[in-house]
Amino acid sequence: MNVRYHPCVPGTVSGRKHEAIARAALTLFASDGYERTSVSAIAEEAGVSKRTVYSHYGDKESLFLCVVRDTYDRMLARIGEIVERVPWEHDVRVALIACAAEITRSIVSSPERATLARLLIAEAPHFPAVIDLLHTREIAPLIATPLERLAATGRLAVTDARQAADHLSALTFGQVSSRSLMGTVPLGADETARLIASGVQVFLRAYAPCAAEAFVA
Amino acid sequence: MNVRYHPCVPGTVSGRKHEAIARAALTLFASDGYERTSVSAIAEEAGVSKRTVYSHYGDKESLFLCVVRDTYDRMLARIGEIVERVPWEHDVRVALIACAAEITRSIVSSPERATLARLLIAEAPHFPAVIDLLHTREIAPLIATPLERLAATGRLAVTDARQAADHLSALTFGQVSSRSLMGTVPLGADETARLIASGVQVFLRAYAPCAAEAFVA
DNA sequence: GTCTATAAAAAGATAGAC
DNA sequence: GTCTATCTTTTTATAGAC
Repeated sequence: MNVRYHPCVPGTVSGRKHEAIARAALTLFASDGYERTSVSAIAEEAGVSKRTVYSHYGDKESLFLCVVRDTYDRMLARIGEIVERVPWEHDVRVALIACAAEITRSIVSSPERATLARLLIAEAPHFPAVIDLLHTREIAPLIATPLERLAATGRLAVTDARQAADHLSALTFGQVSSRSLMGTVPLGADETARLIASGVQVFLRAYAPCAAEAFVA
Repeated sequence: MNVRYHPCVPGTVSGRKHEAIARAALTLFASDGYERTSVSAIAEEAGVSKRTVYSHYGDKESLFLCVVRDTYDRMLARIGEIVERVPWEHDVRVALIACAAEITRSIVSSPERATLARLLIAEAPHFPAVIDLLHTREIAPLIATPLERLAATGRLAVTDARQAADHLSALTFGQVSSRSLMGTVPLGADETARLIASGVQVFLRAYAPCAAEAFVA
């Protein structure tokens, strides 16, 4: 089921087609869903024959899992980079807003990733491998790490960093996801910023060591 | 597209079949998704012929929208009842936890509603009518009403009730939805309770008029 | 490796008898 | 109103030439 029939060797003709198929598949899966996307359409979009798709990926299910896993891993890596680059030593509020806003923007800006989450949720019940993917590679721990450091230096009153990360996620991406119906209805940049700022505000009121600081408008 | 071919008259044979078809359709749509569910399967599950399904609902799309709308409206009505019955005059924390827990339980307990949200999200991009449905009949305002009353009596420091409702939703249902992958992976009752309690805790730390009160364990 | 052509199954929707 | 039987289209997947 999950055998990669042709390894992707970049530079070769075969390698280019391998990638073209993956790109086409991601685009179509994301916009139409798994069942609505036919292998013929993927082949056409990629500029190859249907037979070539099967040669490279075995069957439709393997192609889907392969594409989804790769995209998800790239997204996690991107989030990791963003978290690293946030200026945590500056103002906590500014850092949290920057972190949440950048992650949200990086997801929304890329049409592939924008609908990836929705696609994963939609198809998870039918692909146990997707459930594994989502459970073994979570986003929250990536955010828990800097929160833990902020707690260690006394800048946040956090005891359970993982739980605090869940709360921050819910208040920022959670709000944006919910309002945009998981990316179905695009939100304006200003509304996105407002939602994130209000979520961080609540988070700080709950977790700031000095209550007075949190009430600065 | 959205013509109801045979009005549902309860009691008659036709009425019973009408409902049986709707029940079967909801069950199958919820567990398999729209595309994976065939009209033949719905007819079999309902104990009628395929032709009868088309006589009653016109086509598959109309059947889907009809069933989804009815279920969603029932869910909203149920949430309205729950909000009404919460003892808001008692302890605020207890009331908020009871409200969030009851709503969550009422959704999880019913297999139909458990996957309804997931189904709506999954199919929304392909059915504009579903987007309308979700945008015109929101859940947050139902929760904003009691929060507004609590603010009026000085028991919560809420200025924007709608926004506070969004925050409370994100911190309670939002956390549960996220953790369970929108209901794909069932959560234990204890973990659900823990998530909700922690969410309400954060909400109260941010919105309780007396900060000291919020820090009671 | 990549193509054209095709097999085999299943889908949504309808015709027409009763 | 409800059924059986059928039409038409589309799907995944494969056979076989080059």
